[in-house]
Amino acid sequence: MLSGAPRLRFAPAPTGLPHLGTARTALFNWLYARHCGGEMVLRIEDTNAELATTAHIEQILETLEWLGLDFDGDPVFQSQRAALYDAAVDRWLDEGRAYLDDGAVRFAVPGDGVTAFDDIVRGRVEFPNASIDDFVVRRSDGSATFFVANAVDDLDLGITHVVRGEDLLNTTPKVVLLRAALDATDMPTFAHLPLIVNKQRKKLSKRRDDVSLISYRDQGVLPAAMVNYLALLGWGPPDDIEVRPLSEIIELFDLADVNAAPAMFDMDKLTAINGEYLRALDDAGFAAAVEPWVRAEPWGADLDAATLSTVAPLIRERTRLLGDAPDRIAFLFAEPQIDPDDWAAAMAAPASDILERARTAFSEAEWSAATLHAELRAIGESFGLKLGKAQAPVRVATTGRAVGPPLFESLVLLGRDAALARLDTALAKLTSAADSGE
RNA sequence: GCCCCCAUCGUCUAGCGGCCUAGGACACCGGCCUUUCACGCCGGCGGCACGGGUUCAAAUCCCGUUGGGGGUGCCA
Repeated sequence: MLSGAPRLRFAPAPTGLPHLGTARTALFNWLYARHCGGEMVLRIEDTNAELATTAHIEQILETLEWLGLDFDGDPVFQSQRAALYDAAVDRWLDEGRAYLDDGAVRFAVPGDGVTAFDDIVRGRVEFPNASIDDFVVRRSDGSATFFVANAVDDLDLGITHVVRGEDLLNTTPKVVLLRAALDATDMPTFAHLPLIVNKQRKKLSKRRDDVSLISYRDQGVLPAAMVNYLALLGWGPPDDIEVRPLSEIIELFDLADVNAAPAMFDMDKLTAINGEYLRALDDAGFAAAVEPWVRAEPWGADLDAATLSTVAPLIRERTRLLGDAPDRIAFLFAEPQIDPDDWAAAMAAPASDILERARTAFSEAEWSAATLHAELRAIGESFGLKLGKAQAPVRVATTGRAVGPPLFESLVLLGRDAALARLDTALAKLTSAADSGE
């Protein structure tokens, strides 16, 4: 076991888009490093020139920055450290620990005995050496494999804690064997994190599942919410307070408390947590957060900041994903799309009478939420209806749907002319339906 | 096949031998609030996979069974 200040590394292979599982691994490494005041190194495992691309490296960097995970020192690129790995393989060849096999070099695993290591999450793990095949340490193109780079770099960089996904558990004895063959007298502390699985309880895969961090960002998940949610996958605070500031998570987090069982990714819970973060924003903060999504709409491109800041508070506590926000306020800036079901439900008698009288009242009333509210309440009462019922036809006529932001506040923003025009349109539609005998 | 890991409400978790007639969160179902929805509040449903041990005492420790999952590449 290594002593001294903890030094961890996050070591992604840049062979694909940044992945939820990758992010969780990065986060747990980071949380632990920050928790104990240790160091956090970023190491890019680009030992396979065919698969690693600079685009993927940039996306990883971008994603880590989005999540707010920072690193100590410059990133280490394994592709630039080939000489170190070559020397190790040459040495093993010299010592007879490795041998040539059709142009590749394999490490000779002892035929008997066991290779064991201590894992914070799983306790002691032992592998019979007989179950480990002689594995390739140098490809026939001359490049060293992941196992070598891993063992050499963890040793060379003074890594004390190796924290990674359980899918790598079976490679650990190989790395341990190589590290020992490098004359290392100690081993890092391992922590193999439980896998994040899908509804079928299978490891998240980019083929089957939506695993791209970028996709969640684009749907309108806040990075802080994503980090908070990810921290809850395989770990839980002892005081049951799940949604909390990152500083508290850092304080409470410990690898020793990480669960061993796989955790299912639950979009519902992520969304709920995101909603909490959104609600915690003040009006200005929320307006700033939704702005990019609004700007992406045809009607939102030239929206002035004042309007945006007036509209945003109407939907803040109704929004769980920022990407859902534009749809809720589109009726204010474009002709409403009438939902047929909502229309049918809302326009039964006495809807046309209510619309008729609302139209008259609204054409003269002071254009404020309080006044419109009072007017429609009075109209509803004359039909023996509570406001909840009476507002329905007006809501569908002016917004297109039965549900939406507060009606009178919305009407104020819509403006009298547009509101009256929509009431007229609805009335005309009702009249023609009645004439045709429907 | 072989090797490894795992097992508390539907889901994420708290629990690390007595505080547990198992707590919280999401989801779901009621109710309240109410200008719809949402928010908020109140309440409900729902779980220690099974079988053996150990112990005065087990969700907690041990063994087995069953059931999941991961790995088994000149990918990482």
